[in-house]
Amino acid sequence: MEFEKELKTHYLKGHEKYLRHVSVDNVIFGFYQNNLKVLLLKSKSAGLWSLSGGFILKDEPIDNSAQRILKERTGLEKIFLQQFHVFSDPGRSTKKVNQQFLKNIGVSLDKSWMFERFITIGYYALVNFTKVKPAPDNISQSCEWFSIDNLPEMMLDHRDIIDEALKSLRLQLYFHPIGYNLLEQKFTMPELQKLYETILDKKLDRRNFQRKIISTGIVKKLKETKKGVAHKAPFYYKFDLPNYKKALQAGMGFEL
Amino acid sequence: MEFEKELKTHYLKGHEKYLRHVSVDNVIFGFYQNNLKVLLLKSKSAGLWSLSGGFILKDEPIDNSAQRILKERTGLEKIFLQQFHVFSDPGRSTKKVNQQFLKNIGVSLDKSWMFERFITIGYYALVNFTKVKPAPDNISQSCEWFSIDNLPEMMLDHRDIIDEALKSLRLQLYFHPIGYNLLEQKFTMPELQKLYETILDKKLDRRNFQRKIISTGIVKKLKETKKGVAHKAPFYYKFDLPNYKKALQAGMGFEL
DNA sequence: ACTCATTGCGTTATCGTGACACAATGTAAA
DNA sequence: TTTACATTGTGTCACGATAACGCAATGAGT
Repeated sequence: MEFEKELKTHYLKGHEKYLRHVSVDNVIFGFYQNNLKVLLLKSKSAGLWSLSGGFILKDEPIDNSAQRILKERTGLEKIFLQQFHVFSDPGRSTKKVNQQFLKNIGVSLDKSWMFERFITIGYYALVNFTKVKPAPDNISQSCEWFSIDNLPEMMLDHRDIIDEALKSLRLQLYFHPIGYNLLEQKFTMPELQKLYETILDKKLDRRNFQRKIISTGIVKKLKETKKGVAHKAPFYYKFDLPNYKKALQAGMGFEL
Repeated sequence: MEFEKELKTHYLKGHEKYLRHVSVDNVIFGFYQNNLKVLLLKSKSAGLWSLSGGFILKDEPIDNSAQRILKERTGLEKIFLQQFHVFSDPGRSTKKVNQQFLKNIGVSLDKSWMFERFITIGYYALVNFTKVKPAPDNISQSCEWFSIDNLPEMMLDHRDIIDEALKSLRLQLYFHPIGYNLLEQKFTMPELQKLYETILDKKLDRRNFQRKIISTGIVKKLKETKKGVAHKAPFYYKFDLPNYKKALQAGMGFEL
């Protein structure tokens, strides 16, 4: 079987291609139907879910590794990707886990760089849910979105990594604009507000929210209104990219 | 010579003890005479200065590695130490740099784990300047404090690492109290203000600063005033540890 | 006794924020 | 066609935080 051969090569020869002991894990956030989602993979052998992760090529900056892995799973490029924490607990990946995995697949090995300790560098990404084409990697049977408040059982410490990512994202929110990658080009103010409310997990006042967002100058109001909605039609907005990027750099002294 | 033998062992056998490809670098901040200082080491061979760094034992969490290294250089334990960024540029450490170093020392080697690529995890520490006993490691001839605005020429990308650490520290300042490790137990309000001004690199209004700090509840005013100063004697304060720690956890919605 | 830099304590104007009112709009039910 | 109703657009107002600044008190040096 093709897959088993590939896997065996990875276990036996991977260290010639990748850096030992170090991996990257991406927490990929999307926003759909007023829910914050995370893209997860289901392992072919164990029934558990995991983050989209991978290894670092011997001559590759880690930011590129994260981008490369993100592209493989989602097809997306040039996405905002933020390094947020290194997870290094010596018990986080064990020889036992790997050997159980191999046993389930039907491969037997004694020695491998994959049995050694790994530390992993956590990144989070903010992507447009509708533009993602989820693609499982070769050790996974499926690749799906999960709502942040309804996560399945996960491998290793991946649940902790998601929790940390969310914490960092919330902190980021106070200083930097958000939404450019998460929403469509044109969006309504209620949609933007729902995004903030979902991430922060609290209600915000409609009118005050609008006033503050507009005062930052990161959005431009369009003449067009959203069609086909019940009740009053909200105006569309789009991001003012120059101001948005300025706010990314400088921060935007904000309080929601 | 004892030192050369030790070094050779490190280059030849170090990978049996430490994780390959990964190191830790500490940016150690202190505060003295109204100056923000960084503790640096001078290499025995090259005349260049570097951060206090080291490697990760095979079974050691990286936070512990950073603490261990900090203790070796300063004698201090249980210090606030914050992981802030991973530096991974493939060109940041090169075989050439290592071989030049060995050549200057008078050791010749062809193969070593030290010639491989390293990524480094940056930590910053806030320590009490007067309590530090700077101790060079065995590849360094000296260990000294430098003012942040008067740094010497540095090895590799260590200058970038300091710059990033300072950025993170400034960000931290908006959410968390600071000073407990940096100042003496008893301190005056002007001293605390100078600390903030130095880190943020901007002037603050004396009276407004005092009001805000007191309103957070992290300090307690003492009856005692500072003696032997020209002009009016300022009161001493000390940190209210329960409130201080609470503010460390919860943040303290702050604006200076 | 006088000078003067520095500190403690206080005042005022302004702005950002939270809380809320009301009219406008467009779909769906009557 | 009319009415009901949820939702949006715009505006107001009170409150608290903040910035800017005044003034008296202190204590070493002259």
